[in-house]
Amino acid sequence: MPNPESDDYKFLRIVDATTSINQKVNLIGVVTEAGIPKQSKGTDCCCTIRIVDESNPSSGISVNVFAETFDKLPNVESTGDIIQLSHVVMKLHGSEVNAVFNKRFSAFALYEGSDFSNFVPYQVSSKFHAREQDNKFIADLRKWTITHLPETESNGFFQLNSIKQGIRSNLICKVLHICEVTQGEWMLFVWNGTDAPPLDIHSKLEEELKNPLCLQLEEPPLSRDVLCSFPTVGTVLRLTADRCNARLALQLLKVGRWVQFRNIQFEAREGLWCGILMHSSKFSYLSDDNKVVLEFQREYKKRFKGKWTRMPLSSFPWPPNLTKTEHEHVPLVTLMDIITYPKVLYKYRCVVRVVATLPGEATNFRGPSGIYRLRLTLEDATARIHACLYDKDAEKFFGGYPDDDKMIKLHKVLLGIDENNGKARNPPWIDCCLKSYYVDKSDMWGSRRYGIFDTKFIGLSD
DNA sequence: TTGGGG
Repeated sequence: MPNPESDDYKFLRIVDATTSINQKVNLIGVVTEAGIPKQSKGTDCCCTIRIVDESNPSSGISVNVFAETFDKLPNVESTGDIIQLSHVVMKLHGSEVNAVFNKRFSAFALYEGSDFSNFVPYQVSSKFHAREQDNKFIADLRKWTITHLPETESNGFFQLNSIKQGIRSNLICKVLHICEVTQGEWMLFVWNGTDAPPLDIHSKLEEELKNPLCLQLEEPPLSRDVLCSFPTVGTVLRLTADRCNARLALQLLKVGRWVQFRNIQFEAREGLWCGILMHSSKFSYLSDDNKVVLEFQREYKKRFKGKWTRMPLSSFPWPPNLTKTEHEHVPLVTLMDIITYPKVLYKYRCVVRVVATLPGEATNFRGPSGIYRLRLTLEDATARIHACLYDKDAEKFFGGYPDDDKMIKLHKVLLGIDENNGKARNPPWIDCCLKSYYVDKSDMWGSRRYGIFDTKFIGLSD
């Protein structure tokens, strides 16, 4: 029986714990963030979580937890939840003090942060023993949390529009999907309703046949079923952990939850945005009624208010007048709308960029018989697709059969090729009509293709 | 033991 008078009963305030180096202490605190669970260099799994209390409400201390398996690590449901830690050892690391959870003698229990009537922990470690007296501390901490838990940092740039290459930043997003891309390496698909900005394209057009610009970063591509579960507006950002090590337990993240990531590196891969989880990246789950989460959802809903609101945010207010379609009354859709449209055969209008052509040389757009046959790689903020531009549709697009000089010029404008800017191109947004169709009646979805039609290029002044 | 960081 624990004796209420003994030291074993006491919880130390975090400030007091930081002066108890190398001592075993009991702590109770509010979880503000967690590191991604990892395999340790030894035989264990580990994760670091940060906790605060009334005595240290801003920085708090980090707790390093070790366990034999991932599911024995504390799996914090939401930022603001309460963790009770027994027999953790305070360790000095540089000038910082951490608490170390040792699986041989430490114990933890996790409680919901906001349900004031619930004193049953939702996760406990094997050595945890519940005590009647703990409830008072949990209740007090909950009361304190209402007024003192730091707000979600809304001043950081969480909008995808402001991400920059090579810069680390924070991101608030919803986890849509997680999949294993190569053995032990997981990819996260996240979204917050905003568009990532368009990137320069560096692929070599003359190598488009042998080494085509990819349509997505994951291999194999996601199934149609998974794609159909994604929102069709706003960028679905791919996040990987390949920079730190492939053993990160990314698959433990909860699909469907809003998360705040800290210290994510953003990079361009194949002209597509990729978020990279670093060793020092942290995350915390946000509740669905979190202020910032609700703000993202409000902003997202606004994107559907008008007829043209599915246009990429970065082409605002209107794409440059390079093309003209014969269906200007038709509302715009995104490429994800097209990919996930429930019918194989349909017609659409969208605003896209031409990021590659096959053939890569404008002088080869027509086959030996003189008929146009091109494949364009199109992208918007939501996806990339291949679209054909054949025969009569191409004749309409190019305004007949321009000579080589004119076609080369046209190609450069269409792909945003700037001779002065080395190999990179920055394709402009164009307005175009697309149709979806099939080439094999026995496998209509499997052989679904896209083609440009009823669109005319008018971007050359002469 | 491990980790905490780049």
